[in-house]
Amino acid sequence: MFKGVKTINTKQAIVHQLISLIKRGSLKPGDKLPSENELMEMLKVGRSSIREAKQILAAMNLIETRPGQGSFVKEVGPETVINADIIHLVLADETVWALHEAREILEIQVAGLAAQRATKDDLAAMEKVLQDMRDAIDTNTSVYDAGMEFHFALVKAAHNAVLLKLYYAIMSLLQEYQRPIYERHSDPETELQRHREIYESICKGDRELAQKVMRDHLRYVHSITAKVLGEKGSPRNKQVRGLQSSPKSWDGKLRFKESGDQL
Amino acid sequence: MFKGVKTINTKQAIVHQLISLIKRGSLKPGDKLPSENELMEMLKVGRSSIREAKQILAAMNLIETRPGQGSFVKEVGPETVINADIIHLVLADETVWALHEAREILEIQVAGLAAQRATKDDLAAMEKVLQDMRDAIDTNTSVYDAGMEFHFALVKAAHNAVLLKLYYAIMSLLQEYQRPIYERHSDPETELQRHREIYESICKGDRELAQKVMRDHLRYVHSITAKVLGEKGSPRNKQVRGLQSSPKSWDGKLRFKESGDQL
DNA sequence: AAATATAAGATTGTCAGACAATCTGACTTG
DNA sequence: CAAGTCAGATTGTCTGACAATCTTATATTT
Repeated sequence: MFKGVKTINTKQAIVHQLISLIKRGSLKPGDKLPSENELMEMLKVGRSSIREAKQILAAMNLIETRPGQGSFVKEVGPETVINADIIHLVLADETVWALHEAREILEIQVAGLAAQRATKDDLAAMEKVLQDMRDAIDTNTSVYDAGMEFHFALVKAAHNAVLLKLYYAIMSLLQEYQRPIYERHSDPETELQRHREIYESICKGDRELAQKVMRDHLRYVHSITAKVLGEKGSPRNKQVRGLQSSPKSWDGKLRFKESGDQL
Repeated sequence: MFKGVKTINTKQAIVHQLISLIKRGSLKPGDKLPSENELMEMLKVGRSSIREAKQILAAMNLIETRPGQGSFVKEVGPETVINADIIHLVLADETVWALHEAREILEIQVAGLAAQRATKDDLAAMEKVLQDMRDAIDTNTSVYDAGMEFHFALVKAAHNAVLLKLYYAIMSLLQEYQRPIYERHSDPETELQRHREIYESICKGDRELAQKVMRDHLRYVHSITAKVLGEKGSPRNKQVRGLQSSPKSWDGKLRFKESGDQL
């Protein structure tokens, strides 16, 4: 019946204003922000509010501030969304299955799309990555990174930028777990072979086939990590109806800030 | 050949120390941090450094600070790492079809999971939202928000925090396009009916059925928006092999900072 | 006695001024 | 021409002060 009243915070108002300036292109990557003293006069606020707002923006990876020089707008990329500093906090065993499940859902469908949409360039890129894997094996270096790039090349071939960024978010987290396990418990040759199979299914343009191959591959990957970590806390393939453990990690309310410029 | 020299920043040292306290469990979710004055004495630093460090931690979603009460450690989940507040910056120029396709991929699978995993509480929450829709219709107010909450309740029932966060990110963007169109071109009664069908399919616990119902629903939703917006740029259901438009939005490299505990 | 109003204390939010540390660029000097 | 020096700009940090907000205890009223 009653709507929430927005009581706007000074530093949050500054943050919102700067974000919207970046969003609309008034501040482009590389641009220098006004100095803190200038902003004080322009916005009629104290310096501490300016500074705290800038700390927030810096934590969001939107700006970079160099002592003695000023603050500069950074390039906004998919990695901006990921907070690398606290990834290790989140890496609890209970979350591995959640990440893997999300990956599986995305990538199986993505494989199907890629089979339908891959261009000649996309296929060439994937083939090049396979060659990199071959080289890595021959020089006896790690195959993991090349394998990672193969998956990204595949997701790119689905030609959906949203899916690409979501996939990036997931894999940034997941790879921290997988890499050490994977490098110890997998055979590079069969690894290459598996990826080549995926590649060939994409080449054929057969959606169902690509999905099936990808599903098999991800199940295999998961089986390796699961063997080491166990399946702690995973509701996968379990019937949990009737249990009342509902993670209250989010309250279900939609809160959208209107991005108008206050102040 | 030469290694970078680490020149440690006061507020960054504070941030790292607090993070490591959280990491090792000395500070558990719900705990109250010492007040700013106490921290000043404990760490022998000025209040501004304390405050700026706390702004950073708050931006990371690690703590929550309430005026007049103090700062409290928040629950750390997989979703903490993904910054939903600025994901719209990254996705700002993506087209509607890419968002909708990503949503479809996620939510169809999510519906299947929810059918398998929904608890009594989950089902009760969904039913309550349906009642809210009913009330909204009777009071002649917008049904859109309630409809949105229904979808979130459903995603919650899948019991995968990662999927929930990704879904949130997508819908934050998509609803900006959808809301105005949807409120004009949809009938509230059939809208409620559609959502009730989804709910019932979840109740039955039938994975395939839930997926089918959800697919139909999303196709319908998309048909409405597509009718108004057109299908600009959508490769959906089109064979684009042979075109060479490859979006170079990401370089495929993974970059991670190592995070040690200083101070 | 119970409900309400008031006051005190603690805590965060914001402002202001000062000085230190760092970088840039121009100027000086050998 | 190379190196050193200095001034100016900018951020980093400290200190003190007051306002705004919340909690808790106390007093007041019904």
